Amino acid sequence: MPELPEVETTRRGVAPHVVGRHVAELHVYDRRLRWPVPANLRSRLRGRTIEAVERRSKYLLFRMGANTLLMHFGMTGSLRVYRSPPPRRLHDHVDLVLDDGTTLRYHDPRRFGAMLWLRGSGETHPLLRDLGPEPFDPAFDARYLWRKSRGRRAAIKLLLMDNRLVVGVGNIYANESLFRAGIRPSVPAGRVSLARAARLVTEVRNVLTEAIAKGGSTLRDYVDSRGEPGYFQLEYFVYDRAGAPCHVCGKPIRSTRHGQRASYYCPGCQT
DNA sequence: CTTTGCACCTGTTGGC
DNA sequence: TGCCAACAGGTGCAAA
Repeated sequence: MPELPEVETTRRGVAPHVVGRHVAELHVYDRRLRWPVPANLRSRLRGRTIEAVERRSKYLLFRMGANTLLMHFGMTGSLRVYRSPPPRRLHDHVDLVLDDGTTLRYHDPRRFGAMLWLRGSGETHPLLRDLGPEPFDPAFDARYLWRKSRGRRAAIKLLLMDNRLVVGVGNIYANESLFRAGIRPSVPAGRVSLARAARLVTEVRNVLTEAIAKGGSTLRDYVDSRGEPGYFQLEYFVYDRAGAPCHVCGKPIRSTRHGQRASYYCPGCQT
């Protein structure tokens, strides 16, 4: 479920093992990801130094000289660090081997992820160009959210998940943020008041901060760079809790759908 | 422009 | 037990 907290947890786990190291080898066992892994990626990467590992939205960005290796984990991807890698398992698609033998292994059963080589910082690449602010960027504040939502009839939850407005908030954390803010996911965005927009911004940040502290959420596939699951799923108020009693008021959590995605809310706590 | 629905692909679950 | 449909965390794209 790599949303922002899972990608950030992976980034923090990977960075200390790779920053300052050179790429010794790249093995691509299956290039059929969301877009094919570029055929020349091996020759591009070999010998380069990884200067930094950054995150933008749900993308992991390995800075190498003037250029950037972009990774995305789709819905089921993960990236593990091995001092010496065990035998490959099903759906292990790429190994990036460093000069000290450390191996980054990319695993993605559903292959919705991506691995691309970007010119420069990649800012102008179509995948990154139109992204909205990071949730922790001061630019993402109540007035911004309020202004952007004026005149929009779509459900507030859909706006929250629109990465042109704000990045990193996927289905799980959208549901949880809206619960904490006391806002039903179905509320038309244009009818969210400035005060409630402020509450929502605060709760998006709170949820993401807490999730990062718990190592993200593991529903099925996600593991961090050491192979450890996250634990934030134990803290959910509404996600995947249809019919179960609200932890705050006891009413049964309801489920519905917005844009083909499952939504959950408490009829007592959210208006 | 906004909004909607589908597509990518594999794996798991629940109903019959 | 076996089969099949529905669904799963993301997001780009076409179409309305």
